[in-house]
Amino acid sequence: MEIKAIRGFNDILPSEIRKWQFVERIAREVFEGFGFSEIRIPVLERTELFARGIGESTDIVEKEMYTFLDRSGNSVTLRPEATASIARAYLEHQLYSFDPVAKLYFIGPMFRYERPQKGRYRQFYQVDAEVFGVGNPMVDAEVILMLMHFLKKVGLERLELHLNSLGCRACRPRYREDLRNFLKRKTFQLCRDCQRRLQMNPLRIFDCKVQTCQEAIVEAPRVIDFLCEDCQIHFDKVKEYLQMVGLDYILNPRMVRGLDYYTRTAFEVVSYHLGAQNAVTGGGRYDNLFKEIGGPDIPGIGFAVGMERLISLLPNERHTISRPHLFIAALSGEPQKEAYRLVNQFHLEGIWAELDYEGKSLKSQMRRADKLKARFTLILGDEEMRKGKAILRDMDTHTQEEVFISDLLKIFKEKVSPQKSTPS
RNA sequence: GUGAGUGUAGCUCAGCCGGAUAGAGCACUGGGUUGUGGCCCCAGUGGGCGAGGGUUCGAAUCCCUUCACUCACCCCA
Repeated sequence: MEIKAIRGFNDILPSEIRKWQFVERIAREVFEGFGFSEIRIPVLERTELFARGIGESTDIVEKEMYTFLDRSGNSVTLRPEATASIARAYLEHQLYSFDPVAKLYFIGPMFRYERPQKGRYRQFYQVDAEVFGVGNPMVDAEVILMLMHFLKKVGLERLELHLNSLGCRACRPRYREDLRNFLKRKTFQLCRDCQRRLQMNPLRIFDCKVQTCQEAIVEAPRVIDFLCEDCQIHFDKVKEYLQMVGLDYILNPRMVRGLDYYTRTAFEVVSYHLGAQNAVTGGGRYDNLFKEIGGPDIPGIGFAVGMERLISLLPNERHTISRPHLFIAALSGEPQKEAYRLVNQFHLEGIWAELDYEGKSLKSQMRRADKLKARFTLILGDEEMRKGKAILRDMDTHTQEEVFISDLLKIFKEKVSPQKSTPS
């Protein structure tokens, strides 16, 4: 009891692991169906990768990273997100030389030093997918379709897909200035945080929950009115393709992103059952990332799904209770040894059998067999054993019969249907 | 980093305008059936009230400090 897990770092217990395995399985099936390949990236990267990729002045880099010096004195960081690492791997291994278009996905833990709250932990898992090498808006819609399909397959409904365009290097600065000028005239209306944001990153004011700030921005200029011609065309196409693949979305000109590398298409899927951290997933296009980390000019788009958030939305049923095929209740001495021999023999055949190790009373063993929800219980007593037999009790039907111990394995191989054993 | 709330048995929680050995339900163990489960009945194990300090004749109950958890802000998946 003395040593506890580190704050914000959680155990995933056997009782909830089925949900995780389920979501991971669906992710793999859906993504691979869309032509994505899994990639696995290291937990630790050079700090520089994130500083340059995500942006020096972002909150993540400024105050949320687990950064430290390793024993050689290099500054290293536990990955706070996957995109930069995946892009790094793509460049480092020249994956573009095989095919300039790369569709990659990744599932694993990320680390951010934030104050934990509902749906936000210091170690948290993301399901991440990225497409590198295509700037065409078709891919934007394709990626969003895959995302929504995945969420649907996993069983989530009533989600809102929010869509926006953040513009590019050519048009966003112009918008920023315009927004700043607009809000400067309303400075007195803004909360202290927003007055600070006005200087740092005026777009963030859209996220503020203070009433007066909300009022101040009601008539604020919108990004989508400032898009340059290329961005406008791109955005129109994205919407057109989304419609073509049959996806509904909510145009949300106020949705902004916290990572510097995002350009143009930005999207988020929110649920109102999540509390304050209501984004199940977020993503977008990032046509500047590769240049930032020292690569060629390669466009990219992707998303990250928050596993904990997603799982908290999952319906509670669905988890199949796993139950032992057999519980072996032995009475004493010789039967106990026989039980031990049998249990291990069963295990080698992939049949889940349990027994009591403590030499408890039959009643107590039966209770445990019941608690474990064993399908059958084998009662090994001296009398039957002398005849080479034992009592096999069907716990569901409450019936029992004497069987030859030598026949047991055969009996159970028949009883254990193929689906019940581990599915491949 | 800021704010609010909470911290009593393995779990959920009661007790908290101070007062004599700290309670309930569930769980666990044993028994009621010298060899048989789920219901029921009986009995039992288990905490000294997050930690430290203070006030008091006396503190789980009041005060201070600290830690942890939760939610919210910030930000994000």
